[in-house]
Amino acid sequence: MLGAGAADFAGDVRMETSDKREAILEAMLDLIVERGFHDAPMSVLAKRSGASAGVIYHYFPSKDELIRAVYERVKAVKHEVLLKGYSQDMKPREAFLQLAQNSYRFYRMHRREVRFMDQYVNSPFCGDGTAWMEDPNAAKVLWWFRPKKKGGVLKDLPQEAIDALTQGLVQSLAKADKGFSAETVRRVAETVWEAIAVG
Amino acid sequence: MLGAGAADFAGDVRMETSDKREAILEAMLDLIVERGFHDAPMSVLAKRSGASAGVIYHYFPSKDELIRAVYERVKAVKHEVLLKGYSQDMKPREAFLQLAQNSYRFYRMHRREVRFMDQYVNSPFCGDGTAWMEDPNAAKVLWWFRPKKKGGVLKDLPQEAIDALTQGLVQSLAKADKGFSAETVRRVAETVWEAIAVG
DNA sequence: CAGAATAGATCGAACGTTCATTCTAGTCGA
DNA sequence: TCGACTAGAATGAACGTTCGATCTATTCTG
Repeated sequence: MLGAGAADFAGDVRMETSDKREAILEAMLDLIVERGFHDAPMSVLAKRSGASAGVIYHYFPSKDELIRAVYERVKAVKHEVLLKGYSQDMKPREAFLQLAQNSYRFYRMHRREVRFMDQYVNSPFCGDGTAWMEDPNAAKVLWWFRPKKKGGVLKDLPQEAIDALTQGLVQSLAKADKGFSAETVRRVAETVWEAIAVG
Repeated sequence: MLGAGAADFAGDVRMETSDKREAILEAMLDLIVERGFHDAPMSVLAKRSGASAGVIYHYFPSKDELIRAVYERVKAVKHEVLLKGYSQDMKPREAFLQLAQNSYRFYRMHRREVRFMDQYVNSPFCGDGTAWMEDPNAAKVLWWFRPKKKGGVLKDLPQEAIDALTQGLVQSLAKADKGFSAETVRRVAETVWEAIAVG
């Protein structure tokens, strides 16, 4: 009958992400990266995405919501790259190095996404919640990177200082103009680890 | 006649920064920090600064130029704070610690300026030149913070890695939600120095 | 299977608003 | 009276959004 009869196509029909929707998100990401948050008009978006001005509002209730959707997409990519090759039973040192290298890879290979994020985070769109920690997976990863007296393996600096050292470091390293070899990245990460880990 | 006749006021006339001009710049900074680059209309700016819509264009040729002027102002403040108490004949370690603490102070005490900078740097206003190094003073300060084999005092990591470690670190430390005591900041800076300096 | 019906996707012109900028007329102190 | 200033109206461009029409594909009916 109906449900069973359409079995072949059922999967395709429920296709959450129509090609158009996808194209719109993609084009908006490009547009914002290229021309900035202001100066990313719907008219241009329409032209670039190959969608008409009207149909965009079929997929997204407003420009703001569209931008938020782009953000969610980018965030998903970021988290995926960051946690690649990580498992909960790694030793803290290895986890740290893995994370550092993943971070570096993300910043290097997803420049569009990074640039978008930088713009988004410093905008009134988000009320300053920088998307760290809000993800339960990320929280687990960071569990060990805390001062020893709180059960972690690091020197007894304030937790926030530890966070700044670990996160901010790789981040700014990756943002440098020049690219580094995987080996250099690893050496830098080791240097940092030596600086913050106990014994 | 004109120029000479106004002798009494000559100083004031040449006053680069009339009160009005100052008020406009100040209000624009506030406005952008509060409501973002987009959504900072001239009408609101006029109201806030106490200047009429028209006279703004007496001081600045366009909105873009006005924003650029705000940027120059902010940059000046930043450099002033950063170099406070620094002199060329300090030992590298002391210079580093001084710089770190100054950085921290700037990020903590000039939140508006920091927030504006973050927004400006990630916008098409500036073509990505992040305002470091372009200042000759800053260049001198950073002279010693280079790998040993290049005449500096730091470990033999790539120059760019060193830069990322030094600049990015204090920066992200200062951006943390919590405030730290001067002593903690110093301890963190020392930790970092231990990590990157030779011997 | 033919054909009517339905629902969703798509279009592009048009609307109403807001914005940066200009302009006019007037105020006030020197 | 002059020059710096004000309030605010006028302008034209650009913007986000809406709307009715059309087009497409699936489902229902017989």
